[in-house]
Amino acid sequence: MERGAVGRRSQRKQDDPDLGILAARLLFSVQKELFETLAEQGHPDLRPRHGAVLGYLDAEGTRATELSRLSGVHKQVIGNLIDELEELGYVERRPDPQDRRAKLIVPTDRGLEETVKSDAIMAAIEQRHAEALGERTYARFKRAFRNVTAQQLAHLTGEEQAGT
Amino acid sequence: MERGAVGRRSQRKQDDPDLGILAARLLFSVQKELFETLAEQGHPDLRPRHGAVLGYLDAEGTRATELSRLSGVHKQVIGNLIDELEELGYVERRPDPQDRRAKLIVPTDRGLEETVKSDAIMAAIEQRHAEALGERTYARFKRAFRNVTAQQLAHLTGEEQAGT
DNA sequence: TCCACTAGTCAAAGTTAGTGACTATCAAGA
DNA sequence: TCTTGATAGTCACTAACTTTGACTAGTGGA
Repeated sequence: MERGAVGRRSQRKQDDPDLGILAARLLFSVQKELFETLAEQGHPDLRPRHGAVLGYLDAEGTRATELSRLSGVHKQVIGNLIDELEELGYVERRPDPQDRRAKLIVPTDRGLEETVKSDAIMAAIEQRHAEALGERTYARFKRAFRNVTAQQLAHLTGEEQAGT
Repeated sequence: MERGAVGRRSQRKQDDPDLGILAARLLFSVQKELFETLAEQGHPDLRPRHGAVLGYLDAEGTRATELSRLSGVHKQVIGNLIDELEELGYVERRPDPQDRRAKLIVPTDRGLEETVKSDAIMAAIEQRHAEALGERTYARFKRAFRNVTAQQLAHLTGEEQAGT
């Protein structure tokens, strides 16, 4: 670590990448593995951005605005993604009996199958890491990751409110 | 955790987000904070994508292909980013004395100032998390994060080679 | 009842990433 | 020394993705 601190900046960043770099690399590589594996398992048309819908979809249906909130993606984008996924046969729009403005986005059988598979792929990825690191170390890492992420988001939200 | 396992899928994902979700949230929120802070500190035109160049740039200059390799971004995109950053006054292209095909991307004074600031902002973000989690816990988290990310990338690369 | 807010959609514009191809240059092997 | 496959960077274009503005129908609290 001290050796890295005295080298060129790019070397220092390779030896001790910051949070942003680590998060970017992890996200990119996890997404690549997930969508390549899904393609092998019969879902070749899905893209990472579809995850904003499929990643949070409940079997009983989920409102588009809820998907937008959960994923952090704009509602118009969610609408576009739902259009695509409808075309691809993963979801259907159904009226929401509790609010006549709203639609429930309901998975088709194909959509349900996909969610089961993607959850299984993610679980296998995490299990692989847990085995490599040790279950307990991995569990601690995940807990810290959740904490860091939650605090990062809270800090961002807190800042914006302070500026109001 | 067991309570979460029996709820709706979206609730389970909120209670125990997977690696992909955590990485996406952390990346997005760290980038938001970094670029908003940079804007406050006199660099309002920079975007997260510029980080593929500025995030790895050495004071003595760096080749475009090296930046592409370090950042994982296509060389043509790197070329476009360099064009933009040249226009914005952050970098210059200089011939590389060691290879007449190549160019060195060299930071201007403004570019150097930005790299110093962004490194400081990232360090402050990480210090804040270390204080919240405890220095030792944070250090362990970072080490695990580096390991998980390295192994994820190695697995992806290993897969591709196995398929060759 | 009224009105501010919300859900979802349409339309358009803006931003960013990926692919194909090319010329000059390099370096290793014959 | 010469040849050739590989590389660095750029040009040109296409594809993919995100953001902004606006609107109508519906909701719920005052």
